[in-house]
Amino acid sequence: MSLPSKENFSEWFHELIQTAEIMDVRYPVKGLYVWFPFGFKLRQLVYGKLREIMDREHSEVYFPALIPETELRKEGEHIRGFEDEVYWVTHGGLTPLDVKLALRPTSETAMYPMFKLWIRNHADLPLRVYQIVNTFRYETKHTRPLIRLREITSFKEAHTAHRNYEEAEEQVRKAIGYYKEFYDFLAVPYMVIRRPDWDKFPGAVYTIAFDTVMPDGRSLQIGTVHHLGDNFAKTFEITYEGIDGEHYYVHQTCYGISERCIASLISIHGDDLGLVLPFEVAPIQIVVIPILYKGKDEIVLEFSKELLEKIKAFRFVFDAGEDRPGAKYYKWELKGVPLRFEIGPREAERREVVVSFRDERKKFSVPIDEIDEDRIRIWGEEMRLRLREKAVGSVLNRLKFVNELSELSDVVKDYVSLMYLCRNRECGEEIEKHGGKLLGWFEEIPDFISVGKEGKCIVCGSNGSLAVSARSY
RNA sequence: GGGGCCGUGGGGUAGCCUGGUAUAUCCUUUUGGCUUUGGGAGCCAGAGACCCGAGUUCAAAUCUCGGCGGCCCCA
Repeated sequence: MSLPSKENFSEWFHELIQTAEIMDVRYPVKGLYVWFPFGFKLRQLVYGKLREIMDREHSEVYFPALIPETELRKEGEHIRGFEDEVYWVTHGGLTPLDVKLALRPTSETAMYPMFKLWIRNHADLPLRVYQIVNTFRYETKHTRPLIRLREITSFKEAHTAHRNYEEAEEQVRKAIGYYKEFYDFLAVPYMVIRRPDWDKFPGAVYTIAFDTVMPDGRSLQIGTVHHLGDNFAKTFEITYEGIDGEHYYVHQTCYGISERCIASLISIHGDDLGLVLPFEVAPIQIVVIPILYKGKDEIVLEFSKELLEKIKAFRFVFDAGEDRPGAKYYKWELKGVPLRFEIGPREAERREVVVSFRDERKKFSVPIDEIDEDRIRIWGEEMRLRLREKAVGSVLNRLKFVNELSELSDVVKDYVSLMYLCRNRECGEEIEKHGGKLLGWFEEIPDFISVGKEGKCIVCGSNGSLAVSARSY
């Protein structure tokens, strides 16, 4: 009944998402998984925050999951990027379709023909919408729950249209800000990285990605922001009438986050005993465990009621089940419950509560009169800060700066590698010959990295800036 | 893209190589009962499995082929 150690990250992750009831991996199609109720609750809480952020400036919409082949193929580069992983609907019943329908791998080509109809003049801009939908990709390699899926169930994709390149670029900055806020909320450390030109989103002018570092030293892309320029506008003829009466192409952006955000949340904070969840997104925030002795349970249950009244604003469980207290501790620790209260005859006597935080697992006593909603929220926020600090620590343990090209092959096996690199493709390809993938160059240096942004290219010696290479998921 | 390994109750496994024992092993889980409760309790009685299909054979969990699914290594 115990998990593999987190040292064996891959096994640990696989076991944990099942035993903690995040996902059921037994669905009989490769790459498709089932959300358990507990996992789905976590998803709802995490995406609730994402929605809150998006709703400030975007309108939520819903576009169809099926895209006609004729639209999907319009943008040459775009389709080349996805061609070999599109699922096709070819029949209606027994009748072959005249125009095949693609299950959306992403929604640009579903949305933009409509944008053409929606956008008439400059007053219609900026247009900002988002949707949270499933998308499909026929992955042939190693699929994994939450990380590499054939059906991404929780793709939050935002699409915007603007009057010109600069205004679209301003939106890119904002999107980066939104995603930073989101991941800070989850206490997940991230790196904001500009992808190499040859590895950007198909059809984009440039791509900026959020990457995090997993416990095994591999990187995970947990968000992307693309400046599309007027590439798609030209393809889909999305124009607006300016104040001068002329027609201009819009400039667009799109940016997305998938359930990989949940994978990062679980992987980065979890420990050998199971999930560790920030207070705000924990499906169960508080568990109250009564210690019931024969003959003394009356007083304990009475006192518990008093406590439950104080915490009713939160998502809590009162576990008066038959298990022994120790078994209950393990059970709720597995589920990542941030805050645990224990009440036995001793506490009832002294009007105290034994408190334990999931991340620290120490116990201490607090008079019941000192427990109220504010106190609990402060504890929750303090815990988030501790989680963030600990997470940064484990990320730093898996980052290494590389001075010599000869060291890279070794380092990249176990670490996300930092080095100075120029922007020439030849130098980038040289890096990838040593294993790992060139993620790109820091768009901004995170506060936890104390290396300067500029330096001499590790390959050719010309001017370069801080770049990242890693084995990526 | 290339190569290898594997599939037995809800989960983890023994049995398979060398086909046949009488009710398919053990742990966990689960149901009922008794007893217990401050870090994974104990006892008693139950429940629950050979991935799917075809083939070989008197006989298949076991051998062969195909499908589906999972894992690992290399590019």
